[in-house]
Formats: sequence, structure tokens, C-alpha cells
Amino acid sequence: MSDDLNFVERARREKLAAIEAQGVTPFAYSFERTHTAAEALALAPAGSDEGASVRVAGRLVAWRGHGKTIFAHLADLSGRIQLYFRRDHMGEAAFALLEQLDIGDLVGVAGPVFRTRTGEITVKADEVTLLAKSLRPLPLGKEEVVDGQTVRHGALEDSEQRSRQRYADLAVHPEARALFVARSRLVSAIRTYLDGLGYLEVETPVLQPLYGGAAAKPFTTTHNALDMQLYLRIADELYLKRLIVGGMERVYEIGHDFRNEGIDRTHNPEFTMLEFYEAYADYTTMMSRVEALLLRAAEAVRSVPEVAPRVPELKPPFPRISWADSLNRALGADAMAMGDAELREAARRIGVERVESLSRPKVLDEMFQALVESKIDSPTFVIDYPVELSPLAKPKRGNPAMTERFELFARGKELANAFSELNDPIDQRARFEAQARLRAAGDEEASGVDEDYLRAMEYGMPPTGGVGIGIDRLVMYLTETANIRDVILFPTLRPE
RNA sequence: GCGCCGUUAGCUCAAUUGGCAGAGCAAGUGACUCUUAAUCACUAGGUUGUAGGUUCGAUUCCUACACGGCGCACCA
Repeated sequence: MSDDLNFVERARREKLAAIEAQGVTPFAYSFERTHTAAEALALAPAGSDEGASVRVAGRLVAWRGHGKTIFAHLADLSGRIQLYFRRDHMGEAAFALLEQLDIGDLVGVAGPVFRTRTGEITVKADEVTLLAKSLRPLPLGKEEVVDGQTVRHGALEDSEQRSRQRYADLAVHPEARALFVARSRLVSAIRTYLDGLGYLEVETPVLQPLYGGAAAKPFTTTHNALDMQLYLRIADELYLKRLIVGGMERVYEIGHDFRNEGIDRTHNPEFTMLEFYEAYADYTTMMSRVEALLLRAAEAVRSVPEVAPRVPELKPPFPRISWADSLNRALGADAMAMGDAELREAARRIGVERVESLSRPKVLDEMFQALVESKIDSPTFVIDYPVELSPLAKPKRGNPAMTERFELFARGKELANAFSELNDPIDQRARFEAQARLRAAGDEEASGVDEDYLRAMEYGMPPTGGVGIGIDRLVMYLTETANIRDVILFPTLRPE
């Protein structure tokens, strides 16, 4: 921002000085609010009489002066309400202060609620208190109501500025506030659900000496005093399962994971992950947990009226299709049975790029993504993944080439990933070593051997079901939001 | 990382073939005691993303860069 104030900002600073010159403090300490805008609207008297008096507070978002009267609108989190100022009612001095007010100022207004001639519920101001002067013009558009729909003109359209200056976006767009209210309700509903099942919410390290639990490139940082390289976690998984070993039985964590990858519509370098683990459960139990959790999440989001119409109807139980069967059916051949050359040729045919550089499991995974995953629209569990793709999952009963793992897909995107957790330390060591070989061969996303985790598992880990759900993606799905940036309050951006 | 598109007043957008950079809202002054995208009159507001180049003349054409959007790649 330029140091030179533009003419609008200069005018506002002049008003600020004029207010101070009158002995009025332009930045108040508090205001005793008795009603939100929505609560005040609900007090509307039937006829033309004046109803109860209220004290409302919020931001001035519209202003229509008429000489000796003024109409304005005040917005708070609950909505907006019209204000009516009359000189003969307020008195000369109080009315004169209104000349120093601007759209964007935070004010408190006290007075009775009444209906105007046109029927709009309005607060007739007995007095106004300036709570904070706005020195920078907010891009507040004008609103009109056409056929019951609010149409906004102007306002802040630039999506970069909306993300960068989220405070302005939120101040100007009630629907942006509603989306984040919905997100908050969703997280709250998830906590309520898991707490109700006896889960404990825990916190595990963000700074980790070894990273694991997912296939991703980490961020690195340094601890000066320990002179040690640390990684920002890419998943919570391995620490939460250590807690299962310790007898915590049911634990969950909602927190940020960090992955050092490109930024696009569905990826932000830090994102919110829910993981929950339940001792003595397997992946079938976790499927029903996920169904119940999603229903409650959808319900929570639907409780926000501005967002409700976009929330899809969820009808559990969701269909369950096998990973291998669905891939083979889409391919018209048995992919797992194919020789390596044949498999790579098939992958190339369906458009998988740089097939030569991929490991065999990666080729299968790419084929599955292209043929099956991207085409799933309504919520569907894909179950039983190849063991090579799932180094932390238990082998499938009766088929050790596969694991007891499921992913939930909707609109072509992954919503949940879960498995019967591998609790055999000998098998786990072998899996880690296989990963370490991939890593040595140049796979930057393969994990290493986590000896401490193996030590934990050697003490004895109960059979456990575990689930990971990306909260940002879930919010996107439930609110039909196309860009992850729009569901994260402060997404990662290049500096201005 | 690659391709395409974009960047003009605080906000939303114009500007013909390369020919004086414009409008609405917001702002200022004035009028107006039930308006609601209030209305009316007047006024002010610009280093056209940055740096170069071509040209008598560049918002416009060219090059590079910055930032962004979309697509691709990457990303269970």
C-alpha cells in the first residue's frame, strides 16, 4: 500500500480529527449490546407503533441521507437492520455527529424498533455511539432485493484480494462469513460425535524428527538449540497409534498437516486433517463411523441457512466396491495378473504419463485414479487396496496381496482414507524396509523406517481401526465449493 | 515447471485501427423530515502491475519480469 493517502482516506482522517475535537472518542472501549440485528428484527411490532427499545452494534454498510433525516443499515454477524435518524428526535448536537460518520464505521445505536411506511423493521435511533472509525474504505457494494433475492452490486470480486484480505472479504460478504460459520459448526459436530463415542481429543507433535503416515514431501526446519533437523508433520497417524499402544483406546486429533507440494484448487500446503483411531475395531466398523460422522457433518453445515441449499443429501449406507474388481471391470482385464510390460502398456493406453518412471504399485494407482476414482460421483467406499500402496494397513483376511483399507470418494475426490491398522511389528518392519528401498531408489515420498514406532508396536498394539478425513475437502464437498482457498480463512499466498 | 488469459480511480468495469484515459458506486460541496442500488446539481479522484523497446505519439504493438486466474503436470 502506498504511503500517500488517497482522497477518501484523507477525508476520513479529517473527520476523525473533527470528532476528537468535539471531545468524542472515535475508538470506544465497549458497548452494551442488548440485541443482535436478527434478534431486533424479531421484535417487530405489528402496526405502526414503536416496539421495545434495543441496543444494537455493528458496521455501517449503507447510508441514505435526506437532510434532516437519515436512513442507514447496520450489519452484524446475525444480519442487517435499518437505522433511522431524525434531527428533531435526536437533537442538533447528536445529529451533527452523524456528519462525521462513514460507511464502514462501527457504531452502537440505541432506540425503539418500529416499522417504516414501507414495512421495513427499523431501529429509530435515540442515540448513536461511535465504536470505531473506519479510516480505509471497505469495498461494500450496494444491495437490492429483486424477487426476494439479494443482488449485490460492486463489492470485492477479485478472488486474490478476497483471500489476501480475508478481513475485508468477510466484512463485505455475509455469505463468506456464513461459509466459515458452517465450517466451524462442522468441526464442532465432529467433536461432539467422537466425544460421544468416548474418544479423547489429543495433540501430537507438529515438529517431528521423522515424518511418516502418508506419502508426501515434507517441510523441513531446524531447531537451533538441539542443532537438529525437524520435519513438519505430513500426518498424525504414527503418533496417534502410539497412543493406542499406550491404552488410550479411542483417540482423535484435528490439526494441520503440511505437505511441500504445489498449490492448486484442491491443495494448500497446510491443511486440516482429522484422524481417529479405535482399538478393537476393524475397517468395517470404521466405515459405519465414517457414514455417521458424515451425516452429522452435513447436518451441521445445513444448519447455516445461506449454505444449506448447496449441501448434498447423504444416504448411507454408501455403496462398497472393491478396488481390484472396479479397476478390472473398467479396464476389461485383470490388472493384478498382468505381467509388468503388459500392465505398463495398458496404463499408457489409458493416458497415464511417464509410465516407465513409476513403480508397479504407482502404475496401478494411476490407472485406478484415471479409470475409477475420477468417475465416482455419489459417496462410495472403495475397499481392499494392494499391499504395496498401503504400508500401514493390515493384510486382507484370505488375500495377503491386498489390505483391509477403504477410501471414500465423492465427486471424484477422496473424502476419507482408512484401514484396519497393521499391528504386527514384524510385518510392519518389512513394510518399512520396502519403503526405505523405494526411497533409496529415488521415491521422495516413500517413508523410512521408524524404529521408535516399531518399538511401540513390539510392546503390543491392539487391533485398531483408523480413519483420516481432510476437513477442507469435506467442507468443499458439503458446500459445493470448487476452490480450497475459499474454505481456508488465510490460504497460503505469495507475499504481495 | 509448461500453456492460455488477465492486471486501467478505493470498488466494479469501459476505452474504436496506435491518436486528449471514461462511467457507475464509494468520496467532497449543496438541496431534501419514511428512504432503501434513495434522488437531484456541482466537484475532486489516474505513474493504465514493473522495467525496457518500437513509434511523431503506446492502456493499445513487442520483450522481459512480478502477481493472479484457468488448464496441464505434480499431489493416495
